[in-house]
Amino acid sequence: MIINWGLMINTSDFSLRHTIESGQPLTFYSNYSQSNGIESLKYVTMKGEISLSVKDDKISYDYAGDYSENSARKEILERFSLKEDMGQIYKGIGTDKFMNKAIKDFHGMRITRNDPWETTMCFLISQFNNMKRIRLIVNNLINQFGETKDGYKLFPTPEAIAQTDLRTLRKCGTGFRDKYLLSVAQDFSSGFDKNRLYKMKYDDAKQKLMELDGIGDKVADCILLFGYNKLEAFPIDTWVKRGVEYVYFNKRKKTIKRIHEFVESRWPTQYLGYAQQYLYWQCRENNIG
DNA sequence: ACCCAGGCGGGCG
DNA sequence: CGCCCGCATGGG
Repeated sequence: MIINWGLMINTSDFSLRHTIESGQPLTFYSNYSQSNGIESLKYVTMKGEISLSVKDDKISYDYAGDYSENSARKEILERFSLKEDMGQIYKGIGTDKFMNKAIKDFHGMRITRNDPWETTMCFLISQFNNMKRIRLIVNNLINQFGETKDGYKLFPTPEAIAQTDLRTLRKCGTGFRDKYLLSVAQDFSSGFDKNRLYKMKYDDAKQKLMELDGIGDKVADCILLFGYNKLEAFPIDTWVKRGVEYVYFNKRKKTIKRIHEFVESRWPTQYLGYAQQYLYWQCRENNIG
């Protein structure tokens, strides 16, 4: 990877590793590596390709495709939510010993901002699945349906997925999710206006998403959090559910609805997504719940 | 071989 | 509403 050390962004409270590993869209389709204290990442967007390396509180970056120095810089600042004040967020979600340990263990983990369509595909695939296989399937789809540009593959468009058939999707390893991918791709390529949801309130946008086939409570919250940056979304998967029951309800079983009510009363609405991400990753990494 | 994985839709009481 | 079931498939 060629890194232009002339282009530099100063940052703080940012861990590329924790951000990339913690089950966000970039977990599934980016290239992360590290060697002697320098972390590197390469990822493809709809405009081109971004490379960055992080050492201490400095990010160096390079770009290809339709980027300039400035637009690439903006992309990175935006993608990794680098303008968020983590101190403020930690103050809001660090309400107890469990959360404070998660904040300490994964300090600098950010919520990334991703394209809604790409986020939707990733989390449709995520259901009843594991990280490694989600990554496998997403990359199969990119290789099968992604347009080639300047030597790298773009994420498939809604049209590219909508025009294929269940059998071809199934060959990418999608399993029973093939019908969801096809149906939602057809929606996104005609009728469903993905940009409208940016302006909608959280509840309304969630309801809109859940009208689509294969999108339920959890997947909708993931799309809203990682795709629309609606930080009031709190996705509840098996880890989060068991984790909350274990930590806050003395291991007693609760319904998803009850857990939503609980977390909404415990953490600031505008930081629920961050609370979830730290709780989720702490439970996953330490096998809690 | 067996078990599990960032859930969802459908059917039932 | 809550509960239960089946579901494709690669990796441990």
